[in-house]
Amino acid sequence: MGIAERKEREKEQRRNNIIDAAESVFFSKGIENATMDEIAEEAELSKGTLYLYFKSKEELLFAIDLRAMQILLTMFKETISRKKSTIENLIEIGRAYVTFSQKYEHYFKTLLHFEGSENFNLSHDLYAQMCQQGEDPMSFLTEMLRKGVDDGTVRSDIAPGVLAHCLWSQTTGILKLTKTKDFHIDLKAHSEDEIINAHLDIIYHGILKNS
Amino acid sequence: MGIAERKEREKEQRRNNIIDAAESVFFSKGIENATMDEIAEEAELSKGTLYLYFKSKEELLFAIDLRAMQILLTMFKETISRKKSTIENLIEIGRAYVTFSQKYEHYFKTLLHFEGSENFNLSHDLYAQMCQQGEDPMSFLTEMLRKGVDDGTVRSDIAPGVLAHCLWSQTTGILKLTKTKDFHIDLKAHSEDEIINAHLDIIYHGILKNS
DNA sequence: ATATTTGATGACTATTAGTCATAATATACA
DNA sequence: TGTATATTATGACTAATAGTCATCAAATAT
Repeated sequence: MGIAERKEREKEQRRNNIIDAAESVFFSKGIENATMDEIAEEAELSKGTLYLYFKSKEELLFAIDLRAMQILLTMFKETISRKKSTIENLIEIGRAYVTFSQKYEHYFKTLLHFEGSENFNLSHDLYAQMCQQGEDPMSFLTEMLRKGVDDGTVRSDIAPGVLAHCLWSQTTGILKLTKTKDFHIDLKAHSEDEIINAHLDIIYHGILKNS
Repeated sequence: MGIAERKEREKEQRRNNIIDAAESVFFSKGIENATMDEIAEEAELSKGTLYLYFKSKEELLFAIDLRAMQILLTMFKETISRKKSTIENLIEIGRAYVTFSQKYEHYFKTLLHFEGSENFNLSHDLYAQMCQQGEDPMSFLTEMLRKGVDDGTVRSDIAPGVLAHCLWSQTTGILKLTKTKDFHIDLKAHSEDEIINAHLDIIYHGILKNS
């Protein structure tokens, strides 16, 4: 039955159009100030239709979050190289995350919106699926750390999954607070780059084998 | 003129009563779900009156944030001891932050609400004052790091202010994501304590002089 | 050609932050 | 003490917006 498939395709396309419109509005007006009415107008659809495709504003935002994670994972994959040592690759992954937060500032903000938020949990089918298949940034990082433990460059007294969680949270924390670094007076004299390099160096020494 | 002073006192007291009521509502219903009407009812005042004392819901929340910072700073001060080395004291400060996030879970959440949020900036008089006097947790941490640099236990290639910002952001990141650690499958097998200890150990090695 | 299913609409409801004209109370002053 | 002034409190009202649902339109099946 070709009609069912075509309809499926059209549905998927409409869904993506809505996400595109949402991105455009969320990213230009800011997540808080964007309204469903504006998104509907941008998508050239009525508001009711948005709710046929997404349960809520939050769900719609989460669709953007998934796009963000896809992009980040791709960047992680592209940044590593067999010519480099595992530990070098790990630092490169860290740098890729930094680059992502700068190049895709809005996607990064969307990630932040969910990380650690009360709304965030594994109940999202698509996210759970992503993680189960190991096709998410955290799993990728965990694998690289495991490799480092195996080849003896990364400390082995902390489980790779825990290490990954630490590095991820620490780096996210830095990127988040550095974006609004005005929050403390003592930092006025230091550049974002200086702070980020300091951070990467701290965790580099923190995860090394014989440190 | 004693009347003016009494009025000043009464005003201050009413202000504090409102903050108390707000705390009670924010903490029981959650920050998002708390309404100004409920807070007014809890304070036994009309909603309009709240707005005589606070410009907005955010301002009211920020008053709670200041209380949180006071408590945290006090905990920092109480935890350090002249019997311990600087580096030991630094770890104790880290642990105090962890304890704070557990013992005063709601105050911690309030801190998180502001850190890195777009609404947060130095324009808040009270906060700016706090920082200028060095009477805030970050300044305290910075001082301890400076001491560590001076006595040669802490690495000197990163400015104490930057180091403090890193440790603060990293630890906040960990505490935040660990609160919702369900967010990744690989972590199911590990306890919060294990993750936090791993983090503290990583940054310990990261800030040591000759590592 | 008609019936049925699927998809789209936008007026409507409910919720809630913030306002403002009015009222109550306290203070100053004669 | 009694009246004028200043301060403080009130709650009905507005505006904004997320989400709903009865109704309509279009595509598909028969």
